[in-house]
Amino acid sequence: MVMRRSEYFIPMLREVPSEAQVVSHQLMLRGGMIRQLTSGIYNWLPLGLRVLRKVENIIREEMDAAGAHEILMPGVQPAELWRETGRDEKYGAELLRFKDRNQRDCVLAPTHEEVVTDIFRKNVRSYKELPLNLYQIQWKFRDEIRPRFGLMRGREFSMKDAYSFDVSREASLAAYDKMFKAYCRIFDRLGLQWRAVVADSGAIGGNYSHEFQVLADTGEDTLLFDPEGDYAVNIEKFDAATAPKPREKLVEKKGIEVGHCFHLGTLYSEKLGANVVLEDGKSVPAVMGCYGIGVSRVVAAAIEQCHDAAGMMWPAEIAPFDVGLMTLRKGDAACEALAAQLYADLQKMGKTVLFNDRDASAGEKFAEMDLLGLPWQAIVGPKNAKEGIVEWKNRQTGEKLMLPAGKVPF
RNA sequence: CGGGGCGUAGCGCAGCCUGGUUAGCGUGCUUCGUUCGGAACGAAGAGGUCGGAGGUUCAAAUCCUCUCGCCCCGACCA
Repeated sequence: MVMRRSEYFIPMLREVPSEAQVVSHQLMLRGGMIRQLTSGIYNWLPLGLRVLRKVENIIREEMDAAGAHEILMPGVQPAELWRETGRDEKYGAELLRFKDRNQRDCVLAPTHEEVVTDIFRKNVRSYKELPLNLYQIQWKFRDEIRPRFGLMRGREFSMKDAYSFDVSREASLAAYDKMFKAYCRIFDRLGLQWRAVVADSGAIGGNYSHEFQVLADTGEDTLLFDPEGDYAVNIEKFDAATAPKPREKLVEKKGIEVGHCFHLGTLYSEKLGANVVLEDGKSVPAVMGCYGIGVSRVVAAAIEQCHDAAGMMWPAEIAPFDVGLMTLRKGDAACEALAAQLYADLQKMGKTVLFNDRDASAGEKFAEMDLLGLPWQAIVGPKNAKEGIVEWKNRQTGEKLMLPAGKVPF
């Protein structure tokens, strides 16, 4: 996949729009990745969408590998279903309600426990069909009191939500562990620094609620963790819980919550009558767990963690393109020829390339590429081009390599 | 919802207090020329219902009323 900058839709901005406060928001706006439509609601432009899709795909692969099955549930749901669980009232104004043409009460889904449990109760009868884990990647709508910080707290956001169904508490906790491990793989693959923190160890017993936090100085949550062990906790929960470690021995860092694993028990299955028949003929409510990842938030969190004064610095796995190719002198025969060759070579190698072929000054192209933050820049200058040399710059380290055409540093 | 701020060209802003020709500046955009390794230079252009409605006035971006939208702080939250 190779894309010419001149033919692509990347409406970049030189200046920071006044509406953007946080760095991820500013850079995504400046890099032409997103545009705000209205408060807390965004358009995803091609470059931003590429990152979103990459994050989705990593999640999808690991969820599939963990035995979960992808489904897709509707955003528009009957309010009736929400009355069954009592969340119609509980959710309050954050739940967007409206009526269809027949005056039926509808809601725009802020989450999908009700619907997935409805699928279960209508389609699963026997313990033989369990364990079952259904997940989707879908846009949620929560009418936040105050949306802010760009993608970090929007009203409409993409979420991967998985729901496990099991015959017993033991089986459900095993499912939880499986998801927990899948989450660890997901966040490792995303190329981000992260911690799983204990979110609540109360009523359920054991640690069966974890938040997954991407570490970033700009994060809103404060985490405490043991530098020598696995223990990590959100400072909000620290005082409430009996801590296994004294405060002084724990390190404090800021984080952005991007995932949450939660053991639900039979809360929803009982209310909605989602039962399975066991071997002995008795019927019991399914034991559930739910597992969310804020997909669109991950994109913003990655920028909050990985950026410098010049712009974004994408981890390789989720970068919108692998390479930013640029010629420093448009019209120079040697440059054009070498760039064309590179362009073809990289394509053959299966690398994705954004070719900045605009007729702009060298400085402007450097600045643009630094802002977009692709992992590698392939720089074709007039002098080096004559000798068939390409300069490779690593965006994260700043390291520069001079390599003959045909060789790539990664 | 309470408190604060802001809506003037794609983006960033001045002008408003103290009403008065064709509403400016920077940047971006278009065209031409010169440049060509860190957001080049010169020249010529295009681009505006001054958020909207009503009012005051000979005259409103500017004053008054209402209204819509966006941002920030707080409560709340993935």
